[in-house]
Amino acid sequence: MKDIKGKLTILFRQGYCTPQIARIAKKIKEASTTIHYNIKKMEKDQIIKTYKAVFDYKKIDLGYCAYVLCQISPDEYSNPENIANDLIKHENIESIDICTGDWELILKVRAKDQDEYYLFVKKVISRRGIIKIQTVSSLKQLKTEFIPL
Amino acid sequence: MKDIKGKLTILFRQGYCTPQIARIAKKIKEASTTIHYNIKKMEKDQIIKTYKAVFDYKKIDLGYCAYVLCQISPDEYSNPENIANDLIKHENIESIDICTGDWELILKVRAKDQDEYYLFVKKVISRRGIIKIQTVSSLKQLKTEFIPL
DNA sequence: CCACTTATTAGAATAATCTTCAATTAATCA
DNA sequence: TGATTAATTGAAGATTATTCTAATAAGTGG
Repeated sequence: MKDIKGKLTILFRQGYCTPQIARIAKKIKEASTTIHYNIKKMEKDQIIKTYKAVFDYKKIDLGYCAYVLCQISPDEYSNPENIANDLIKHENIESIDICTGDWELILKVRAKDQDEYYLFVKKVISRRGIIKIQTVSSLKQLKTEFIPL
Repeated sequence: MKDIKGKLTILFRQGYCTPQIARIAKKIKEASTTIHYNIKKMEKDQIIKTYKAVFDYKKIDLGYCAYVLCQISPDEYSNPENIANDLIKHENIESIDICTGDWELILKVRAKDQDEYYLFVKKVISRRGIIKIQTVSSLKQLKTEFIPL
């Protein structure tokens, strides 16, 4: 077995998709070259970042989902992005935001289960600069990435 | 002016994209028919929900982003999904989760600016069943939908 | 108002891609 | 083992994206 599906999920998580120009042209009744021109412009202007797949994450071993609210050390206030940039490449992390209020950093994290999430916290989150975290576990996901589940 | 870009953003928010089979086939060195077969299977099994675009949301009038932490009324504990299902179709809402802990409902919301967000809160969030909300505004988004920005 | 530049829209032709089909190989399980 | 299902593959056909050229519309500055 070649585990092609596993490879596909990795690729589709971030890209390897493309717009359906002909289908859109029919839908909004414009010439396909017009659609093409507009899309290429949006890509060039970096309005569109990428095209990607959205999964039923339960079915690709990412069934556990949690929001991680973090407080960062006052030492790091001058540049919270230092911490964020260390996290950004981590493939379990769906989103990273620097925020107002009690929690300066909010992560959305996906893992296979709570055990794998615990490993993630120990390995990734427990680092200099983060002084307190609160995990809010998702019991049921109804919508993600603008897609109802 | 036909505002084709506007129509495209609406379509691309949820779909109208498709996998790049030939490109993937080259990348992982398999026959394109094999890739095709596996993708169709993943779609049929609902492992893949859709293919969509990810935007630089600042550039499509959705620059404001906030997490909305909600407490729901004890009356609604028996079925928190009632509330969630009312919200699910709202296009400003990126994600909806029913969660553990102090906040039973977490929304991720996008709007043009704080003014538009305020209108959203008044119109959508202020409803029977939600007894307290706390907005955590994003000051800087570093990653969203698994895509570094 | 005019000349000039830039953005947008289109048709036709080409290049590339997806999709179907039939056949082969691999995996599963009684 | 043998029967059944699932996965992989190459060749052919159907569909689609892309390029090229040109026309039109919108915006800019004199």
